[in-house]
Parts: sequence; structure tokens; C-alpha cells
Amino acid sequence: MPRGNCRGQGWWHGKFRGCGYRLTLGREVILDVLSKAEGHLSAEDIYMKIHPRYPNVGLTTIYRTLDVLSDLGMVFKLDFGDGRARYEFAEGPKGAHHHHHLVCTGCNKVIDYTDFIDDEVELLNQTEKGLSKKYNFKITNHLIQFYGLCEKCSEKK
Amino acid sequence: MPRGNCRGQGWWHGKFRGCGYRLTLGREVILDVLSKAEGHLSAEDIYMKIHPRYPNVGLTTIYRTLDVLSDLGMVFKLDFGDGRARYEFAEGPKGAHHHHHLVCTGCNKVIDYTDFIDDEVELLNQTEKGLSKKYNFKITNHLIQFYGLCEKCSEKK
DNA sequence: TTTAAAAATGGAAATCATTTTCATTAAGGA
DNA sequence: TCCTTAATGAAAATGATTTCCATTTTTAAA
Repeated sequence: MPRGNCRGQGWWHGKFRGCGYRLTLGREVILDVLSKAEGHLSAEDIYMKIHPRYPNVGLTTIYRTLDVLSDLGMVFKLDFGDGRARYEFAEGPKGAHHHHHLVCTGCNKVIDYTDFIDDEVELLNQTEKGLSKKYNFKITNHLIQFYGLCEKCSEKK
Repeated sequence: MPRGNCRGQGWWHGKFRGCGYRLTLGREVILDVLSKAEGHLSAEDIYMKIHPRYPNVGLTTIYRTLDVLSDLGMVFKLDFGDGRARYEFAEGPKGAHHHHHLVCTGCNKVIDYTDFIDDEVELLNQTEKGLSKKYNFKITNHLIQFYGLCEKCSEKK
């Protein structure tokens, strides 16, 4: 196994235990689904994906687990304005596949973009430093979203 | 009256009518509260402020009006993760008092910051252009929020 | 191992912000 | 002023998320 890669079966085991959380089937399954998902999943999306194979993992547990995962910083909770939260896997130590969002206010479609990210991230880091110092704020994350109309919605108008 | 300043009694009249909306007492009052508010108000905050003097403006109307105002781009709808939407007056033609947010994930306090904004905005404009072209997206707005722990919440830990 | 305390769970019920319904009222062009 | 239509309020509905609570599971200690 390549060095530095702590993925693979149960790489998050330590993270859980280290923070006093227990490792349970439900949590593993949810994390697994999230880490393999392409897009941004709602709690119910996750439930749907899990249910066929693990019918005894309830929606309540999914919400609770997503909360825990957010606290641990393993998952990022997003709001695209359609009334339900979405969750996105915060890339582990390996692949820092960072991206921001382009949200269509017409159809709620969300595009992840990874272009322009380098400049943005550099500026963000500077800004973070400045803000941290000035406001004594311990910044752990940021959210950048552009809102507008996608091609289709622009045409409909 | 200074040129270029279309504030003052009813400066939004034209905007409303121009878009086919009627000008009603409720809408004026809501807009008035928002434009004078310091922070970010929830629908209920607005209701509370309005109710004593205008007890016949219902919460439903507030929600409906906020929707309209969002569509018109006169108000920006925000989510700070506490389950209720906040609304912020999108500065009119006069005072472009642009700011971004610093959100404490511990106590949900929100700090508006206006420092670093210039550089950020410049970069954002470039990014917007690039994204607009690449994805054929008509960008109308952006949201930048930093998440972390404020001083107090850091200490509690 | 076995055991016991604590954490985690699921299902049902509760919550609560936001929407919808619908009968009534008000805005504004003719 | 009159008339069409948008806007409104109150109450009911909705729907995502939380809470409750009795039961099960995890894990550390014996």
C-alpha cells in the first residue's frame, strides 16, 4: 500500500476512536457511501442508497451520524437553498480535491468547479490569517458559492 | 438632494412597478425594516419589529415578500446553519457596503467583515468572468463565509 | 472471557420554519 | 368609479430535522 495513503478499509477508525466516538456499522456504511458519492447527498439520498442492503439503519441514525461527521470535520454540510441540507465528503489526507460551487437559482442545479481554485485558495489563506488575527477566530473551513442562472434557465427566462 | 441618490421615500417604487409587482403597505414596511436593520434578520425577527405598529401584516406576507425581494435582488437570503433563513438588505445604488461573513460554529454568532474585501472582490470578479464564460452561467451574486470558532467558543472548548 | 456502564440505535412522535389553501381585500389601469 | 387581478391573512398542511425512550451494541475493565 502506498505510503501516506490511510484510505482503505477503515482508515477513519482512528479518527472516530480518537475523539471518543464508537465505531458502528451504521457510521461505516454512511461514511462509505459519502466517500464514494460523486455529488452532494441529502440525508434521504443516503438513506435510499443504504437501505436496500442495510434496512436496519434508520434515517434518524443518518442525521445523527452526519452531525458527528460534521463535528469531526469529515463531512461538510451545505445549503443550496432548496430546503434540505446536502453533505459532501471532506477529502481525507490523500486527495485534496478542493472545489467551490456554482448554484443555479432557477433549477437548483449545482456545478462543482475546480478551475480558478488555486488563486482563490491562496487569497483565502491570506484572508483567513488576517481574520483569525483580527477577530481571534479559529477558522476551520470556508464556503464559496456563486449564484446565478445556468444556460438553460437563462434561455427560458 | 445629491445626484445619484435614489434613496429617500419610496425609491424602490419604480423597481417594484417596473417588474410588475404592486406596491403595498406590507412591502414598504418590510423593506423599510430591512434597510434600517444592522444585522441579518429572520422572517420572525421582521415580524416582531413590524407587528406592534402594523399588527395586520402577517408572517405569511413577510415570507412572501422576502421571496419577491430576493427575486428582485433587493435582499439576499442567507443560511448560517441554525435552521432558519436570514435576510440582509442588498445595498441600493448608493452605499455598496459590501461584506462577507465569519460564522462561529459554536454559538452561531456571525461577524460581518469588510476588511480584505477589496482584494477578494477583485479576484471574485475575475473568477466570475471565467466561470460565466466556461459554464455559460449568468452570475448574479456570491456568498463567502468562513467557519470556525469565535474567541469565547475557542476557550470553552 | 464475562460483565456492566455508557453510547448508539430505530421507530414513533414532536418540532418548527416555511408553504399552501382559500375566501377576502386592496391596487391601479381603464 | 369600476373591474380585473394581485396581494393578503388565518388556518391548515408540509416536510425536513429532532427528540423521546425503551432496547441493543460497543468497549473498557474485571
